[in-house]
Amino acid sequence: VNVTGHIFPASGRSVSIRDVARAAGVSYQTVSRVINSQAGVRESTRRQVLRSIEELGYRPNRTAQALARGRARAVTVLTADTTLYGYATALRGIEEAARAEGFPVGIGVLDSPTPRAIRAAVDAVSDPRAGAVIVIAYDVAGMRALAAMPPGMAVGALVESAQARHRHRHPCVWLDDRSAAMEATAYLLGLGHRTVHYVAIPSSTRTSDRQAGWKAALESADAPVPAPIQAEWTPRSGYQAGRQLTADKQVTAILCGNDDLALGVLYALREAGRAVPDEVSVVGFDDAPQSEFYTPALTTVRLDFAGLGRDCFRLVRGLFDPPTAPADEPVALREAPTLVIRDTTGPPG
Amino acid sequence: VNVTGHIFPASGRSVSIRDVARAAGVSYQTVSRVINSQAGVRESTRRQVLRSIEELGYRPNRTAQALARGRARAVTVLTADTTLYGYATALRGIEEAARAEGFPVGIGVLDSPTPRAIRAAVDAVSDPRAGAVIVIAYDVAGMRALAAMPPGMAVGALVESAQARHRHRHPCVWLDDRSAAMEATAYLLGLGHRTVHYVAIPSSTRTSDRQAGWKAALESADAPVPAPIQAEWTPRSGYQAGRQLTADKQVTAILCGNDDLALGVLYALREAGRAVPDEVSVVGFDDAPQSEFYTPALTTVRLDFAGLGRDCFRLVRGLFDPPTAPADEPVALREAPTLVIRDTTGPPG
DNA sequence: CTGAAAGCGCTTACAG
DNA sequence: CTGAAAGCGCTTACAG
Repeated sequence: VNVTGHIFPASGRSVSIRDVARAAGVSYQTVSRVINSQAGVRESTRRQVLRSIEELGYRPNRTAQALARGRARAVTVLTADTTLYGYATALRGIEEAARAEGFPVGIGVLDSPTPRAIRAAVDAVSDPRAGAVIVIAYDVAGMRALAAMPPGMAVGALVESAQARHRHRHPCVWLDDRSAAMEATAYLLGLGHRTVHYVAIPSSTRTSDRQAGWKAALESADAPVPAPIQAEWTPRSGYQAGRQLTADKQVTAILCGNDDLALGVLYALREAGRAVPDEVSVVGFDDAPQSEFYTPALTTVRLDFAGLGRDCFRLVRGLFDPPTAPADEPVALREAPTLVIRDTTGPPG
Repeated sequence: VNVTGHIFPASGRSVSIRDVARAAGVSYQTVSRVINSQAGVRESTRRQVLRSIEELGYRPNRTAQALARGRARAVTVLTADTTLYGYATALRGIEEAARAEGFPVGIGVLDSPTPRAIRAAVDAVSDPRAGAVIVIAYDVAGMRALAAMPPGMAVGALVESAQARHRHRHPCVWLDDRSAAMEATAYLLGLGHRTVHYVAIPSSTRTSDRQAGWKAALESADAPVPAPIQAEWTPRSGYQAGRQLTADKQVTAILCGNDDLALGVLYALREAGRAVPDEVSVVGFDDAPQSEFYTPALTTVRLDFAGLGRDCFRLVRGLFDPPTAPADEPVALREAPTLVIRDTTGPPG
């Protein structure tokens, strides 16, 4: 017994279900029922147990629960990156939704897309007893991890496109990148550009939805379809793509697979003395917090990665058992992609 | 996904220690000894057990181990942000080191610095049986969480400064921000600037090391010490600080608490028609992958957050038991902060 | 060097 | 509606 009045069992042993049972004058099974809000406990008994739980500061041992239940109520996120805006924001969304339901969230990083590394990462998380897995499958490493998940695992995924969904058997979520890319492309065309060039982020599939949307918009406007430039995720890679593009004086409009690439492209344009947007227009993808302060402020597509992460968690959550949270609780809806027009776009010179 | 919704109701019983024992013709206790590489098992027995483990594809049930041991070999990271460069990179470093030692890593986000939110977040992770906690305490929320961790928990922290270390009893790691800020400031002074202005990120303590280093460098050069401008973490906040600063034509050199702030400052400068670096020099902090492609390319301080994360994990790892990994294994050393000189700095106009 | 027993803190049938 | 029993898959003394 300590001074504050809270009773702690001797020698650091934490309070268990049995301590609560003793205090409440019931068996520990009854305590278990109350904890799990199972029906069939007399109201007065329930009250008493709850009171004892409160008094003793009892908290269920998740480890013991997991062992007895055969499965932990937890989710671990597998991702190839922690720093990219979309990835980090999706992780935050997943964590937020998971926390709201009391699910711990783990994280595993896919260091490389080699079969060996993927195998190791998947092995580390593929224990059905450890709960569910969410893989951020925006890249090759992620898609491979998804494919390598053993049957019997509860898995959900954030995928690049609707098509990517057909490559595996797991529930998944995706943003409407195709429409978003179409809108951005059509906007540039509407400004008077003859065509729009595309700098691509790596795709987990052969053709990404962003690229498909861009192409579809060009085709439906009877505009020429230039070969897309394949880049990585980094500003540096965008810079290299930008150098290629600036060499061609015909280029007046560039759509980039993400804001980092756009940053690199802007750098290359400035280096080459091409004015933005007077000579060349640039559009990004993501609307990271930085892009508004690029030079010039970047026109880009805002994507709700946090909402996507929340939705994915809810999907995976459903794999466990009926939700305990009241259905009428306010649920943050996912925002549709929006074209945010700023200062890198205008009519061709 | 099947129609019922529950796709993995604790399905096929996985292979246990007893199955291995039976196959190897020993008792399951012996299998346990082999798994935990305890001394006192005849070599031939050990070999046989290992062979059976391999054949059956046995993998220890971490949950059962945690329950029996009284504590999980795991670590969970508490952070106020998942997207900021330093935070996300530190998380990656922690995960990398943890993975190398087979420790699962969890993540909890501190949504807000209110006592209520902190209490909830700390409660959720403060179970000594669940393993250790690492808190990224670069902000008020983090420092409060650190202070609120109950005794008996194994806790480590990434803190802002050497002083922050004295505010709690946990092992922690920090970067030498003070020297780095001094170096950056001295560099600007050496260029001929009369003084250097400072735009501060939020500090978890009263005076951050970055700010202290900046001040010390000014004082040791007998330069005037302007009032620092308090900002947030965002580019927008840097932009607002930049607007204040551009109003004063005396300002020729600005040190920013991070690269995002520098981005906003650059934007404000450009908007005001002040040339960088001809009229005003700007230095950032972090060297995020983007800063090399700012307009102009940002002079900044490179900080090894990944190494810091790895080091913090190792510290916390020591709270469990003697390391099993051979000591002569190659260990990635932490890099000292480096001033990376690019295009935003030069002599005053 | 190896095995039998007890127990970690729960949940889940099964009785009553 | 409530309790006694068994068991989840391990580890940890304790014997031998």
